[in-house]
Amino acid sequence: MPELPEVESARQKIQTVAKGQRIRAIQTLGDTIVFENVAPATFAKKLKGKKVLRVHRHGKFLWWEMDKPPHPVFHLGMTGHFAAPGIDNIELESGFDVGEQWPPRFWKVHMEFDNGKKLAMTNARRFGRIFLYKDPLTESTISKMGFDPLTQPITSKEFCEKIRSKKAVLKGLLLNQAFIAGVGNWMADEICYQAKVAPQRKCNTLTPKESQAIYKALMKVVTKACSVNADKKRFPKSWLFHHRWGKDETAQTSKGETIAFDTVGGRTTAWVPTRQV
DNA sequence: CTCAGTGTTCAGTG
DNA sequence: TCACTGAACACTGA
Repeated sequence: MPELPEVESARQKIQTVAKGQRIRAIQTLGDTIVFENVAPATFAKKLKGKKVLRVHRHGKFLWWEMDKPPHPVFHLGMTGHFAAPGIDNIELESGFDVGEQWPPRFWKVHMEFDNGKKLAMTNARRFGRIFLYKDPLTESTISKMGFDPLTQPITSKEFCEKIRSKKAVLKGLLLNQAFIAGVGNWMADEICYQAKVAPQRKCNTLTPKESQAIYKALMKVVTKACSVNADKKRFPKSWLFHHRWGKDETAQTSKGETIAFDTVGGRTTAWVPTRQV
């Protein structure tokens, strides 16, 4: 379930397991779709014996800084996870209980470190991607991405000027990784809901007040979701998040507002017409 | 059996 | 050329 907060949570998990550790053993699955710019066997060969210095994130991308290049870059797609036995209690794709089997179902790469700890990247529906780059920051798509609201936030003023200069539909722009890195479908809906702005509004019709509300909602949703380690159960009860799944036409928010489901910006969108203008 | 889906890319349009 | 839209991608689980 990877949007910015989930990927940040994965980053911290990987660091807990692997920071400062050498890769003692590594296995890759022969998947030529998920391994985008490198053969699976080459990926394993290049990384074996290398030490993980730290793990970085920009938007939904993760890259591991090794003691020597090349460095691996991961995108989890719609269904990717990092699994670490003994560290996490995440539920992987259904049918897997933590500790039940290793490597976990749908694994693409798994490895063991010098401290004996293990880590696997899984990806059931193969929209995830694995890359290997000498210089991830300049060679990968990371270089074309917009600001990361957690690690490199821009000011409210700058955000408002930028957003109001666009003709795109609001939700479409929030999802555009070249504008903001890390916002996905549920966060975009949550931001519009909290800002009380309809997701189908054109950005160049937003008032200064509305664009400020969007900025505030963006920062709040990102920081709050990350502060609880992307654990959905700990998201505030007032969030639309808890009621948006399953396209249930009878769904209501915690305030009793009726939720509508429409396609906006090419994605299923949950919103509250009586609240969002 | 059918279809939605927490994401990205790229061809096509204006 | 630029900004933007929408279909295509892959595959599980409902």
